[in-house]
Amino acid sequence: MDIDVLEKSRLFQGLTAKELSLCLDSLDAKEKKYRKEDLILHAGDTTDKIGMVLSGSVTIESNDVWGNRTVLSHVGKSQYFAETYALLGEVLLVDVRANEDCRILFCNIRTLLDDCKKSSPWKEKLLKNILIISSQKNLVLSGRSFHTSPKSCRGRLLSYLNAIALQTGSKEFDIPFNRQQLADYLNLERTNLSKELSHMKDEGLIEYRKSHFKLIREH
Amino acid sequence: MDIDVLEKSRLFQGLTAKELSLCLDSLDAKEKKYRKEDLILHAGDTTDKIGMVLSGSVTIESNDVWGNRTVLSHVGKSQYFAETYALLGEVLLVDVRANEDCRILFCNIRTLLDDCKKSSPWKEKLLKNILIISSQKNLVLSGRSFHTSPKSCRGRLLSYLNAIALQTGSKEFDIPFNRQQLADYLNLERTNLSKELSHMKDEGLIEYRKSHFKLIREH
DNA sequence: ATCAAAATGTGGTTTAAACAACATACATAT
DNA sequence: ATATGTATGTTGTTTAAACCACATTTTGAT
Repeated sequence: MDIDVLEKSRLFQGLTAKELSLCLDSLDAKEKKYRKEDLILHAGDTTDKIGMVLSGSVTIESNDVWGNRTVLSHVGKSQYFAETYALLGEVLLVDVRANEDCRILFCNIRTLLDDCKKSSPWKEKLLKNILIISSQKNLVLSGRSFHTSPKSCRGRLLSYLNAIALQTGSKEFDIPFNRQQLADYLNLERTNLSKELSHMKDEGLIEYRKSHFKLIREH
Repeated sequence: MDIDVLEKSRLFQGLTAKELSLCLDSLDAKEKKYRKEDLILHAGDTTDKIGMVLSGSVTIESNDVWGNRTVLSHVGKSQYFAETYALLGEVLLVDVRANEDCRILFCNIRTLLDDCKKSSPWKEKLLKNILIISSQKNLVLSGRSFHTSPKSCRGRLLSYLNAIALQTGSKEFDIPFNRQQLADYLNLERTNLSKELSHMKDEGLIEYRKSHFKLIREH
């Protein structure tokens, strides 16, 4: 197994080599190989295991009752999937499929939440690491949910730009998206986004050039 | 302080009375009182403390640079706010305001993630509890993000209904919303939702009456 | 059973987003 | 400097959601 990769991963970081070994053993860590297009996890199932992509990549898909398929996200090397489902034992709402030939490390993290007399240093470290992973995902999700709640193009832009201003602590900043990416992030169509941005510029709400923005608070 | 409430709360549950006492001490737990309309936390600040509502309620609001206010959610008795921001030390993107006179318990949970030689039983239990809280929120958020991603009314309905079918393991189920609530959840307008549901019924995709639905997979 | 109130559904109009086709600006390689 | 490709912006058309007014159904109280 790719011990060096694991030591640097967000899941296992901070563990000594010895702790890592104990931990992998205790979590019943198993590596599995998949061929491109293989179904790795199936919607409707439950799982106790977090999946970590050791090589290759997987896609998270939704396939509904009426036969519509939507690709929701890609998970690449040293990233995770199914961590929330595994912890809570909830039914998977998505399929996980091999996007290319890949190797996946499965670790049973559900047992981490069990009552257990003896505590160990690796356990506490691992709990912290998972908590950080979960919280970060939370932040990303709530941000997006927040910015896509307004129904109008302008509302979403205002929400997003305002958040970045708060995060950077400045009314002037660069955003990490180009127009297409921003449109995708806000669930908008690119040309409408451009349209709305120029209107907002015309009205003196903002100034921008490429990905550099300046918010103008009138008084 | 309301020890009996705390013992039953999701944050502290499973801790013995003695552990709880140690824990509150170690987390520097402090109760504060607020008057209706008081600003409790301010967007742009950072905090190390999770807030637990002991009595009354608070609102989570967004107030942007241009003066628009949006109420995002209510947090009632024995519910939490700011837990993710506190853990990660991230800048708050929202204001928290007293919706009525209230008492809030603040606990410094950021220190939980610090490296620390000595581990204690309460610490591990607390980490588990917070991880569960965080994961559950994650599940809620990712579900909503998922169902509001499609741009069309029908797309959102299909996504939502399909998810419930997976969760319940059946093509026939009751949903926990009335029409208005479902519309709010999916970021749609109620009458459009009704319209779309009837169309879907006409096309033989679904059957429903009130909050009872049946999905029909054609073949 | 009758009435009032709430929830749900329907039709028509308005509005704004999606879409399409194209123009302009910008970056890069030759 | 020119050509090529990519990112961004503009204009016009189509489409569907929001909105409004009201009809129908359901619920619950008397």
